[in-house]
Amino acid sequence: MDVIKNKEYGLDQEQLARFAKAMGHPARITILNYLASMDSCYFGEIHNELPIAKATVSQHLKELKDAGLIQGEIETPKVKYCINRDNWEKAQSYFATFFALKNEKISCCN
Amino acid sequence: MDVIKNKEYGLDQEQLARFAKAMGHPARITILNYLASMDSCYFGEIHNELPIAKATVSQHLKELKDAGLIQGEIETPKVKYCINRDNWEKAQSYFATFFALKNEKISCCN
DNA sequence: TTCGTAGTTCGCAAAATTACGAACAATAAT
DNA sequence: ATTATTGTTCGTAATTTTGCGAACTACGAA
Repeated sequence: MDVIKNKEYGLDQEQLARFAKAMGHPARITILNYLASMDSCYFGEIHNELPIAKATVSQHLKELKDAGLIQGEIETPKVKYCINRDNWEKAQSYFATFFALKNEKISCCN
Repeated sequence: MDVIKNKEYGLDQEQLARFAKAMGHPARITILNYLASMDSCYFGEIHNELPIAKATVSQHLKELKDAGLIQGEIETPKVKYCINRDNWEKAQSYFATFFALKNEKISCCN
């Protein structure tokens, strides 16, 4: 009776990677920083913080939204963006747990 | 006298994005998890944890090394990999600070 | 109706990422 | 000298990401 090794990635690992990937661009970090520290958060203000075209900003916002880290709401004629608090806290917890793993151990190399 | 707006990204934002990007793939999260929880950490063992070819594993390890999250040491004929503790803690602190930003505020949307 | 504002979506190009097998290097064992 | 072990590097292909301008949508105002 052989042990069958699951070669797929775990759900937690996929989820953490997803959050990390969404944060893996300086423009998106800047957006998140901005949204995390402001309450007024229209597209135009975000665009103004960044050195890139509005089409590109829109794309980055879409990726952050798809990853669940932010949410957008139409407030005609503007669009208001905010941090998605639930997922923000989820991400926070995922990262915290992840990094804490190492601290429980004595390292082999350093 | 005009205010000149710096359109570049801040160093902290670049650094955090760099860490996040390195973590932005389930295989690399799996590697980091493994290294964070084990002391014996040869290439072969890591490869064994993953559903991908060794060439690809080697590539992922290189990216993690380039991002500073791990380090490798030749122990002929094997290669021993470990978490880079200094940068690990640096990353931990960057992420913690980043996520804490939001918690200091009352959100506009949620 | 026509115009202006605020963003999104489209189409495209360039670059980066992901993945693999094959070839390679370095050493140890036969 | 040949072979086996352990990983890395090379070459390549497929996909994704990043970025832009132009076109488009939706709405309100003139």
